[in-house]
Amino acid sequence: MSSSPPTAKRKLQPGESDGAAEDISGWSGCAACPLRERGFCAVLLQEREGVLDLQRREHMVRARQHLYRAKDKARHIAIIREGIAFRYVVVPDGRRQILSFALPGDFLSTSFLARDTANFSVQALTPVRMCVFDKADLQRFIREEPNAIGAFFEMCVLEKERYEAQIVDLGRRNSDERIARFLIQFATHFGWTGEDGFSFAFPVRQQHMADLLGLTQVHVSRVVSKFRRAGLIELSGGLLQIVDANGLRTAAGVRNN
Amino acid sequence: MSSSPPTAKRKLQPGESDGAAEDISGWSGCAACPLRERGFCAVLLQEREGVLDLQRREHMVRARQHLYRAKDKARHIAIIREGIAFRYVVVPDGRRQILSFALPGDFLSTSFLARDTANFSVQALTPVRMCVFDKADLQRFIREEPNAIGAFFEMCVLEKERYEAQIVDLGRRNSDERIARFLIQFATHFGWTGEDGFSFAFPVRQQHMADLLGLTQVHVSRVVSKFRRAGLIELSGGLLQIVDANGLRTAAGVRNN
DNA sequence: CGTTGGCTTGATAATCGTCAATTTTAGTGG
DNA sequence: CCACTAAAATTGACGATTATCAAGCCAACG
Repeated sequence: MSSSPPTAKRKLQPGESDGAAEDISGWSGCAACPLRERGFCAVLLQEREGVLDLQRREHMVRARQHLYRAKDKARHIAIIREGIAFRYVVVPDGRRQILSFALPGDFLSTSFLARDTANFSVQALTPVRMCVFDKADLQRFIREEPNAIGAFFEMCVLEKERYEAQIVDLGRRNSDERIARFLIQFATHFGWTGEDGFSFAFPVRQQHMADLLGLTQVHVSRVVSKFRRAGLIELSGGLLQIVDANGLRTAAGVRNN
Repeated sequence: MSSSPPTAKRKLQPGESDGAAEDISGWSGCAACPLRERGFCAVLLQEREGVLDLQRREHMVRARQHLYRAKDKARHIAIIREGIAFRYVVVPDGRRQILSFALPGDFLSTSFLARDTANFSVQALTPVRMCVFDKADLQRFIREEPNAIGAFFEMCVLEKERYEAQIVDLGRRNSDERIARFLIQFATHFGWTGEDGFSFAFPVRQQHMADLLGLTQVHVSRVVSKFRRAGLIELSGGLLQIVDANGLRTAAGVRNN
């Protein structure tokens, strides 16, 4: 009856089970924060028209450390200031699925506002600097500032829409399309506006792409190599360059022209 | 460069492009509604401690009719009272992906509270009776009743969690597991508590399962037949019976005992 | 300079899709 | 109630996509 799994089983990588983040440094303030104007922080600042009086701290975690472990009780709510993290779940037999990436300005999930725990874990992909609020504190803030909840609701809906897109990718697009679309999305998030030659830091490993897109690392390697040989992208040394934007869009299944 | 699609292309079925729902009948009230005590309606009733004074109507739509079409401006917000609908997306080359089912008590997406439009369409799978609120009306209600928004936020988070589970299924589970898990979920939603022999109305076609689970109808047929031959389920005449619960759970990749 | 993590590549195989024919089931009108 | 028709499901043969296994390469780094 049971057939073998369709996707790669992953062994735990060394260093992967690092403890939770605990490197707490001082608070450097919002004034210098590049996120001041964006996302949730913008809402906060807007609400109070000036300085925020929420309790907060700044954490710094190394790459591969966990920001949160599935089923743990979350006492804090964090927002990413610098770096990249990812939310993932591991199925019983060891296969890993990445749900989404958390990029600067992203919440470590709006879910924690309504839930004490989550089914996914969160791990730093690069070193991550984050801003941590006490959960009870933030909930009080929300009660006092009726407009804030709207902002959270908005964020929640946005996460949901991202998931919807990902479900369509996983269910109905082949590996070429998934990978090309991921690269495009990622580049777009980092300021790409569609032109040829755009180049940016790309710390994502093939294993991450595989686990996000429901593929194996080996297959991702083949497709990336194919894209490279076809002159669509250049990818080495942690730098990704979009060489042929139209070509990449075509590979992604987007109709150009 | 481009390879052929991984999944079935679907031709539009006859009758599938029916117009939007317009069969408006009178309002039969909340008193007799089986959903009175559950989900959003419970929240509404709790808020006002008695009768709701929101404008509303009752719509009845036939199977295969659309409750909403992607990109349309949504003026209403609906809650399903009876029947089953599904949210889906069609990718440019005709492949369809079902995002989720909407069952009695479910909202026709919390997204519409924050958005005018959605990227998915919603279609009735069976005849659907739904309760329709005017969007502006409901938004006013939310502003006046500060606790209501919390309930919506909660629902939004719940939808998100369902999507997370589905992403894991699509990315990291094989067809047997996906189908078995879907059957289990569905049965559970309709009152199954895990015992052998549970039987219930199952109006879902193989094409729906295929489009939900990222498979083809043909492959779903094979797996369902296999389950049947293995004595796990009985499925015919729109009735599904769970014959061997443990066997089905095993097929789903859940460790028994 | 050996070790480690990440990537590449080849050979082979499993899963799942495609195509097409056929049967079964459900629905409709006489 | 039967005949007819459309929809849905089944089945077989075949093929494509993607996984698995395994070996080797490369660059970073202590």
